[in-house]
Amino acid sequence: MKQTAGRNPPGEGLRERKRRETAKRIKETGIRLFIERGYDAATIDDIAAEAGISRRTFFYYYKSKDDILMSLQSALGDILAERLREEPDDKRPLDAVRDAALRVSATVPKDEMLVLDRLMRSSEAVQARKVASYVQHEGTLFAALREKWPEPERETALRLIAMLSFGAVRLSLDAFNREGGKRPLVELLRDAFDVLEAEI
Amino acid sequence: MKQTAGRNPPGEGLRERKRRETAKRIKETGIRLFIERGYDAATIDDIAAEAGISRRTFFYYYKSKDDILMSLQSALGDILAERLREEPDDKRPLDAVRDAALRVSATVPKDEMLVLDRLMRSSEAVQARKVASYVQHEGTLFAALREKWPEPERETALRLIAMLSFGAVRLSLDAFNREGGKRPLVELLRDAFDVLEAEI
DNA sequence: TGCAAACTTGCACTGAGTGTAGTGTAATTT
DNA sequence: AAATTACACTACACTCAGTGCAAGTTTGCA
Repeated sequence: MKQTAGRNPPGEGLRERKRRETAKRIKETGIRLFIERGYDAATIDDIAAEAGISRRTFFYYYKSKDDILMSLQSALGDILAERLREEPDDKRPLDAVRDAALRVSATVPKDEMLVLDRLMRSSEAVQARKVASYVQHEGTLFAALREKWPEPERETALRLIAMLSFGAVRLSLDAFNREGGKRPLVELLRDAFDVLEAEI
Repeated sequence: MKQTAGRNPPGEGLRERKRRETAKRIKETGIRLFIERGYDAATIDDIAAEAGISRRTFFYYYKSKDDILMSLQSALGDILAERLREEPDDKRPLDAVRDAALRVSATVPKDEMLVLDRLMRSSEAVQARKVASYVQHEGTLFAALREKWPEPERETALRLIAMLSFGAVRLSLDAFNREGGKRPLVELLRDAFDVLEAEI
């Protein structure tokens, strides 16, 4: 009972812990340098050096430079889907998504969002990846909706609702960043969904 | 009358003509090689050599490798906006977009579309750019809609309609490519807009 | 202890994209 | 027609992202 249990009190191996620490350190170093010097000017050599690893090891953890930024972005769809699963089944799908989105938006750190958005705009390729990830999130959201309302005859409707509601999220995020966080995201989201209701 | 008039019967200088010819030759060579060898395997050196220009000149005409593919994609939004301008003002905006989209889709060469779609899927970065260009087209469409219905109080509604209808276009294109062009694009589009009407 | 898998690194290489400076030719000016 | 300017094109040299490979080191486990 000493071989494994004695070495990982927290839960899983020291290896796993170090791995996560290294990944996190690389990510944070990368973002810091992106902010300090700009996305293009911060080279992978710089990041690796400051994170205390070799250039080659960078690619062991992240498959590309923009992967660092995408690792932040990619969480969004999953989190929204997760919150959606917690919503009661008797709501209308669109309302469920709205409420889930509102709960997510309340926990997003404002300044971080603005900084990251500005960062992503500095590189065309990154910006493209970000927008593309929205569409992927739409797919994730659709899958979560289907899970909740699996009736086959609702499929097209759900696909549409995913598109619509993620569109509302997208428009809200864009508006939020465009006006530099002047109005809170929660408010913008509520407005967007209200317009959705009113217009359709 | 021989110095200038005698040299440009078509209208504008020989320089302009050669320029367009070269740009076209590079583009066509690029696409051919992408198809023959795959996007990644076809290097810019290859394309430049086969197009009879230097590597450096490639970048004089296109700012990146994927710019060749994007130059095809980017037309879509503009064409749709153009057709939309030809629609009568007394239609409902959504109907106007639908009819414009139907007219565009009737003129799109099927095989070319399928080939290009397959190509774009072979590179993540290109695929991301393609999806991002959809969002840009949505913006172009919105601008065209505003031009036609400039009443300020309709703005949010039009933004929504642009999102919705371009979403329908996007879903149709995806379905078309997914099923390998089995059903004609016009039909898929009509269905998508019908669903839109029925569900909202 | 010893072995296998996971982690880490250096080295060498390909390919995209940029800066620069220079050449030839079309277009303009005088 | 000659001189000037602007554009198309090129070679060369460079930076940087990303990959393949062949090591080495560390950790987990029997």
